[in-house]
Amino acid sequence: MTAAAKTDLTAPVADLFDDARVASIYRTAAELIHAKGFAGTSMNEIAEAADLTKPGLYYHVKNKRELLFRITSFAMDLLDARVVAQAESIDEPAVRLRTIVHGHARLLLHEPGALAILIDEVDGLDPQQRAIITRRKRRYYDFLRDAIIDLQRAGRLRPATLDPTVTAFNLLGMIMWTARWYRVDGALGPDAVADTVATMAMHAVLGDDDAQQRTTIS
Amino acid sequence: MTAAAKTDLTAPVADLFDDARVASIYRTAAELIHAKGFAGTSMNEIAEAADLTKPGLYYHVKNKRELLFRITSFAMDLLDARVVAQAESIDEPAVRLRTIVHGHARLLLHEPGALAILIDEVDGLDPQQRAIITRRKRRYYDFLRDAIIDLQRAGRLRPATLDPTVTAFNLLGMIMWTARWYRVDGALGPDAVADTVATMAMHAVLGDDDAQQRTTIS
DNA sequence: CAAACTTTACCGACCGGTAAGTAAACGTCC
DNA sequence: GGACGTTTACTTACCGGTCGGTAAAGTTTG
Repeated sequence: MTAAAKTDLTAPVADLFDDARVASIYRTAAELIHAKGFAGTSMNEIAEAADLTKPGLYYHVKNKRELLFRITSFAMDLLDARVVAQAESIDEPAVRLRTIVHGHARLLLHEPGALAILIDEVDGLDPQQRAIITRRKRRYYDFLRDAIIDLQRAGRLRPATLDPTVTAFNLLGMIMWTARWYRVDGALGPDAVADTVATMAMHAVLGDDDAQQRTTIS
Repeated sequence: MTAAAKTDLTAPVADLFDDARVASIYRTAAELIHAKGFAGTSMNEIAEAADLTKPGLYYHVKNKRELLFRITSFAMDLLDARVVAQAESIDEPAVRLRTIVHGHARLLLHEPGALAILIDEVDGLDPQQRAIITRRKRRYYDFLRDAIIDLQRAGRLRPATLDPTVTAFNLLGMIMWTARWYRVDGALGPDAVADTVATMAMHAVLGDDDAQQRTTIS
């Protein structure tokens, strides 16, 4: 892949916003909300963490709902730009699946607050906002599930009777869960953990000859 | 308690409390908290869902923290009584691991609110309560990880280089995540989903000959 | 001058929690 | 069996505090 920037998780995300200050506020808010939950985080706390007073914060954001919506949308943008974009052109379904799982886990482990939030916190959005996010999440989920269905059609899904829907959720579970337990000061780095997740995912879904050979090309 | 009652997930949990009314309050509260988060659920809402006024609720529970602590402790009791008790006497590590994963998933899928809460919501407890819960969670986690370590010692852990700690977390992720996506009105029943989780877990961790043969005895 | 704040003061709603009173059931003593 | 306390399971009314959010006026920076 020539586009080295695509997989560069350390690239400043602030660039995606027109305004860097607003971006840093979002980031701060995202980390707080990730740590304490949306309902458990007050606008006052967010303001203080961003070195602002509450009215100062309200100069930048319209209200709490809007703040959550923007953060969540931003997280979905990241997922599309860094995971889907990288994987969608891959024809080989096993390689595609591994790229998705690995990329998603890697993104999650490198981006503490921001992405992890879209895990939960769909409540707290108003109905229209929630509908938008739900639609985007479903699109991503279908993208993941399609890779599994392609494997099944090719007769390579190892317990061939696995339900693709449940399988997709289970893989997502491994990925998402990392956001809860992983600590940066732990024994393993984020990339090592992402590798483990991807390896286990492929073994869970393919016969293990297949799992080792076909997917380590990348 | 007879041996049969141990695995009967449909047994009334209320019996475990001396008082049935309090048990139903806990259950109602657990479902609400599971759906909306601890911070996002007010004592007023809990009271109304239990057909009480707020002071009526406070007649039964000391305060919000205590309520969460009791629910969480109860969930840990269930896990110990129904999953650990069933698996700890099994010597064969693969069978033991499958029993743990399958039993935990099954319990989670049959008990909507109550058990799912201990996933999160360790904040909202005071330090001493949190220490107690954290200790119990760690004991359970070690129990799961030990099964993986035993497999590794026997040379049967399939990608032999898997880190047992990360592996344990990843299996837990699949299990816990079911509480987020599973709906009772879906296509598959709870036992079918639990089977899928257990099957994928075993394939993720064992060579697939091993995964199919050794663990279907049960 | 305008943008990006600040400080101060405030709003109504709801939060967790409590004080005080009450209606019904229960035990018990005569 | 009727009167009398006691206990159980609540209720209405209310507390101080914090929530999300705003108004208004002043201050700093490019």
